[in-house]
Amino acid sequence: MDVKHLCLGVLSSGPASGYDIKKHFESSFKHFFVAGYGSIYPALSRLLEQGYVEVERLQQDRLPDKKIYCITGAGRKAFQTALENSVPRHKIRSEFLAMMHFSHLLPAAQVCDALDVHLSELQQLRDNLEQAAADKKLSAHGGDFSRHYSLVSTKALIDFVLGEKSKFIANSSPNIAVKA
Amino acid sequence: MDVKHLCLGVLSSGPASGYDIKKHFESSFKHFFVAGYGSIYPALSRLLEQGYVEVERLQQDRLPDKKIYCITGAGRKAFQTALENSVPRHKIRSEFLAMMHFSHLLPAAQVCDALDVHLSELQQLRDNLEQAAADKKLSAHGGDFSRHYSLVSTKALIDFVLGEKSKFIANSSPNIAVKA
DNA sequence: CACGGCATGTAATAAGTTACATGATTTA
DNA sequence: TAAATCATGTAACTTATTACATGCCGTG
Repeated sequence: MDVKHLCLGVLSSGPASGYDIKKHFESSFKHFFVAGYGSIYPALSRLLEQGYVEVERLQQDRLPDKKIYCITGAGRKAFQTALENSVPRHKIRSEFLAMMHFSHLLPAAQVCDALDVHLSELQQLRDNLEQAAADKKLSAHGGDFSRHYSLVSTKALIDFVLGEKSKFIANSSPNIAVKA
Repeated sequence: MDVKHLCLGVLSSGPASGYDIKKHFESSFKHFFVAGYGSIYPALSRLLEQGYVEVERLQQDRLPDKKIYCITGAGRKAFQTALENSVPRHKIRSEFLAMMHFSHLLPAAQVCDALDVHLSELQQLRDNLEQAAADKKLSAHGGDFSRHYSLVSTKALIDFVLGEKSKFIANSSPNIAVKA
């Protein structure tokens, strides 16, 4: 499962442009797979070469042409196969936790900042996931699972980080306590 | 924060061989950063070129020479700088969640399998983290944070997946219910 | 005697990130 | 008038993955 296959996945529920697909990544995949234009556009080109998608050029008034991609039969089949053969890996790469691991080498203020930054990221993710759950248009009930999965984890982590931050501030010098 | 810097991080608390460093990744970094020999050995070579580490060859009886790497002053400084300048990213790439997102295209049995596989991975991770917490030799109290962080999330996810699996089985055909 | 652990590495490939490059439209 | 959105893409770079290549030791 790479960007290419996820693009096929998006296209399996209807035609879309590269730009649309990017938006779909943002709204539905963000919590488990990140991709930018720099990986989506090349992916679509390769899918086109391989005959997994077809493209239709739409002229627009004053805006650049839109390229609408449409999945082919071969594309559907390839996606199905990829789905069936994919091993359900789940990887985390966290520079945040690396930083925390070596927090004894850092000034307390910086650790506190990192905690704050991470906390607000978690909170934003939680809000996005909750809103997505509310806008139920996305609920192909598989989408539900991945959203709830991330929500469960995110909520638990917010509580944890909040608690650790308090502890951390209590153990630090007063001038930092003031900052927070 | 990449493999190179994490190697420096390991070496900042004492000399080690590439093999040792790999073991350290397994035992302490696994839950937030994965690296194999294929990235660790080249990383050490580059660190050597850059003068951030020094190496001493140890001859061993009947075993291949051991190369003991030792961090230099410049290495410590570079690590410190990297630590101070690193942005606390936290990225998840999950083929498991991708699979679940498109679970409506898969046979129920395969979804159930993926759920089982993921669940046992989570349980294993939980056990490892709990054991690491028990063996307190690793507790440079920064290590504590990252372990607890992952533990909190993992425990919440185990509960969630357990619940979802039951629901999923209840909604599926009886022959699958038997399997599980 | 097979398997896991000890011990090092390279080479080919795949993959993704970042910055660059352009430019009109809409909204605050 | 500044910023966000729409819309496409390329090129250079960095990074990590995978498989390959070797070989001894200890344990069951």
